[in-house]
This record gives sequence, structure tokens and C-alpha cells, in this order.
Amino acid sequence: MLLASAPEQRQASGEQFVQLLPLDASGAPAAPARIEAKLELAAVVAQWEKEASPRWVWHRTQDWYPQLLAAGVSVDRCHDLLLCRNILVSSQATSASAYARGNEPIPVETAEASLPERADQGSLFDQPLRQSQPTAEELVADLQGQLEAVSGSLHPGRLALLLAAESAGALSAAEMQHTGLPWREDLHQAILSDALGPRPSGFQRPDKLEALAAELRNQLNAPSLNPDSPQELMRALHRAGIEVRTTRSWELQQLQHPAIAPLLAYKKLSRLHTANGWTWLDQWVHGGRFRPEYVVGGVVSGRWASRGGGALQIPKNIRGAAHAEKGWKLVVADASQLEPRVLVALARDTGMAAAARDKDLYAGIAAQGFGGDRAKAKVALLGAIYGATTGESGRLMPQLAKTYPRAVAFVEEAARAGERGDIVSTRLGRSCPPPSRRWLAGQRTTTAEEQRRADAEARSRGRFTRNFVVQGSAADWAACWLAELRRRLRFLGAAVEAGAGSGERGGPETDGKSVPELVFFLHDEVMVHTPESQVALVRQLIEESARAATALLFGEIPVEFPVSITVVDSYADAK
DNA sequence: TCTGATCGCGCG
DNA sequence: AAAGCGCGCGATCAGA
Repeated sequence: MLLASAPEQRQASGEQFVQLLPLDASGAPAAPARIEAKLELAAVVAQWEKEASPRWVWHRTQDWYPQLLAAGVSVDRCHDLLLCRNILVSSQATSASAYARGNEPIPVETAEASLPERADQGSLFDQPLRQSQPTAEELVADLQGQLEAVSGSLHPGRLALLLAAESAGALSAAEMQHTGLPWREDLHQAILSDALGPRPSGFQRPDKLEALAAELRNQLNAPSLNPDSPQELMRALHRAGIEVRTTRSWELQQLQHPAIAPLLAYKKLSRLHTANGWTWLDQWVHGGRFRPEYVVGGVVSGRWASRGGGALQIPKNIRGAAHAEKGWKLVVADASQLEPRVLVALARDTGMAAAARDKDLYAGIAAQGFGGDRAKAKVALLGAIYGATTGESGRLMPQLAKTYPRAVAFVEEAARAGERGDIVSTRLGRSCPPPSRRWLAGQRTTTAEEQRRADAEARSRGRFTRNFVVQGSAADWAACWLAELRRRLRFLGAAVEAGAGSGERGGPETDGKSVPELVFFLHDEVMVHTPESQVALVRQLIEESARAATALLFGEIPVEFPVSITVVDSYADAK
């Protein structure tokens, strides 16, 4: 392991220096500190990487890795102290440790600016240094505390895996932000002008949107209506005799009135214009790539969040703009029905595992317990995972429980724990937040009215913890999948580059740059942008990685986690 | 006039 | 189709 400490400013020269401190496996400094000047850092890191392939230990990957990537240097492994701290201080598996008792979680900082093109890529620390960077001594102490907490925990292996996967995720996130998702600006423009008309100047509505607004005003006899205002819209609808409780599309869809069609069309187009229109394109797409910021550790369940550009919600209607470059393909893979399969594995429900042998889990369940009605089976199972109480899903729960008592009991137990105020954890040991002080206070009430509210809040927390164990364990699986795939792709990339370097000709595109790149990750889906010649290999690596993730989480288990893979030019054609 | 909450809708 | 979970974001709205 190698610790990279905060940069320090030398009084005399004003130059900034970084300490790289070799550590042994227990986190103890193994040799005298090496001090390196700033301009050499990327080169020094590259050298270590080549010779020793250490696990880099640093406070936040975000503080180091983007600049290294900009300098053309990537690393194999790291230990992100901040992300790991947040897991360990709240994990039930380490709750008795000195580390957990002596530290608080630190919310991942989102203040970091998403990088525009860095003007000066040569030097590392041109930006003003962030304050309150820990010293090398503090970092070493932190690391040692973390390692002790893991080794003394109930499940050292699982936790160590979780920390490794989380840290690898941080590397992946920085790399994907650096690489970007291939995005054809011209195709996006075409989608916009097809749907909205030519780009308007200033803050005007696009032609087609304005035309729909005019028709709507006409139909509702409301000449000054602003359809963007829910209140105005509601009043206008009521005046026109359309009784509606909200202005949501799905509720409007039920109605028969000449105003409804233009209103729904307006809402749809308005969404495209405001969320993913020309402004979005100007702001987020540069040089043929969409570069969103991923926030690892941004969701308590372990899923990633994102900031800027709505990276985790690229709507279907603009996916056509995500497009492979010439001679390349997009390999889009998603883990089919990941959450229900994770539930099967967690609960060790053998009956449901038999159904999960089917590529289509819902069809398997439908055959066993729902008279072949796939839709019913799906609604029932998702309802169990989300905690549905009403509607069709709620009504199907008893039937599901009869067929799969273990799976249902598993989520029910998680729900009961949450209602009691207890903590629940994922497969690899990430735990949910404790109830808030306000929640706890609310549970100790006397009056009937307060009690009703407290019960509702308890049930709400129960739905959260019920879902947490499944969503979070699915995130564990996906993190391992991504990390395994990243490792294999690095290996492949190194092999291709070595081949190119030693004079072997693997084809005209083997110019050292033509290696598959991970470009997108979304909960249970990964995308690799690859030269066509490597497509078959990439497919294989994705499948291997999924099997590896399953084995890492669950060992030998008779549950399949199939991935469905499509190879496309356009993201719109995936699935 | 600024700020935080709410609505509505996109994704898994 | 939502419903039941987890998010981000833009426009509007309510309150200082």
C-alpha cells in the first residue's frame, strides 16, 4: 500500500509537495517518507504503478484521480478513506469497534466542481487547495483504525470486499467522467428540431410547443394560461368542467376531453425542452462526449448518485444521441431482474430459486404460483420488495407468501426491524442510517392523533428498511460486477497496448488508443464502448464478471444472475 | 428579490 | 397504469 497525503506548501519556495508513504499490510509506514515535488507527481505515480502496482490510499479519490487521469496516468487499486469511513462507522458489523465509536460519518462532499476542460493539464494543484486536508499522520491513523475495525468485525471478508468494491467504484467513476459517454451532438440536434421545431432565440418557447400551448388555451377557453403553472392549469381545467385532483399525466390520461391530447403532448415536449434541450446540450456535451459527475457513496443503499446533467435519468427519447464512434460499438449489458434475484439469494428460498433458473424470473414464478400470469407475478414480487399495501400488489401478497414463505419472511423481517427503529444491513455489510431523533421522539407519544402519525412513520421506515436490504445488496452485487469488469478490461487494454508496442500488428486500429472503454454505469447496467474487433471478447468479460460477482457475494448458490447484452451503434437500440 | 419547499416527471 | 423503494432537476410557489 502507498499513502498519498495532502499537498503541503513549502514556506521557502512556495512550491507544493506531496508525501508518498509506503505502508505495510497493517497500514504501518514501511520506509522513510518520500517527498516529491508537484510537477513530478503524475510521473512518480506512473512509475510506482508500473513497478509495484500498489494500493493507493488517499482521503478522497476525487481529490487525486481526475488530475492523474488528465495527465494520462491511471491506477489499478485504491483505498478511498472517506468512502470506507462512511461504510465502517455506520456498519452494524463494526459497531463495537473503537473506530466506529470514535468517528462520525462525513457526507460525501458534493461541492467539488464538475470539471470543465482543464486549461492547464500539466500541473496538479493550480486550484486553491481545499481547506482542512488531513495530515499524513491523521491519514495513517485513520487507515489503521479502519483495518482494525474490519479484521475485528463479524464478517471481515465481506467488509473487506465491500471496501475494495467501493474504492474501485470511485476509480471507475472518475475514469468514466474523464472518458465520457460518446454523444453525437448532431443527432441530438436532429431529435430536438424534429420534436420542437428550430431552436428559438432567447427564452421563447419553441414553435411546436407554442402551438400546443395556443391550442390548449383555445380548448380551455383560457387565453392567458401558462401551462407550466400547475395552479393555473388546475383552475383552467376545473373551469372547463374537467374534475381532476392533480395535473399529473397519468391522471389526465384517464379523461376524455379535447383539451387533454394537446395538454399531454405539451407536457411531453416541454419536458424534452427544459430537461434535455439545447441548453442541456450546450452545458453538458463537449467534444462529442457527455461527462456527468457520478457521486459514489451518494445514496445510503450504496447506489451511486449523480450531479449535473441528470446522468442517471437519460430519457429514452434522446438515447439515440448516445452513439458509438465509427468502427466502434456500444456493448450495453444489464443484470436482468437483479433485485428479485438478489432477494432469492439472500433469503435462500429454494422454491423461488427454482423459478429463478428461468431466464425470465417472473415467468418462472408465474408458472409456480400465479397460474401462468406473468404480470401478476411481477406486480406481487415487486410489491413485496417495495412494501406495497394497497391495490392489486397488496392483495397478491398472501398468495406470494404461501408459495414463497422464506423470501417473503425475509423482507417482512427487514420491515419489522425498521419499524422498531433497528438497523438493517446489506449482504456485504453496508448498514442503513439509524432513525432520526425526531423519529424516535415521535414514537413515544400519547394522544391518539399523534399515535396514528407515529405508526404511519414507523411503517414508512419499515418500507425503507425492507427495500434497503434488497436494493443495497443489489448495489453490492453491481459494484462487484463493475469492479470485476474494470479489472478485466484493464488487463485486456494492457495486452492490446503491449501487442501494439512490441510491433505485433493486431489490425489498423491497434494504435494504443483503441481499447474498450467503460463509459456508463447505472445501478444494474453497464456500457462499454469498444472497437468492433473486440466485441466478442467484451461480451465474454461482462458475463465472466457477473459470475464472479455472484460467487463473491453468495459463494456457491443455485441462483442465476443472467446478464442481457446488446451490441448496438445507438443506445436507443439497446434492449 | 432571494431561498427553500413542492410539484411533476425522468431513470433504475 | 400506479402502487410500494431509491434518486436529480427545472419551474413554480410560498414565505421571508
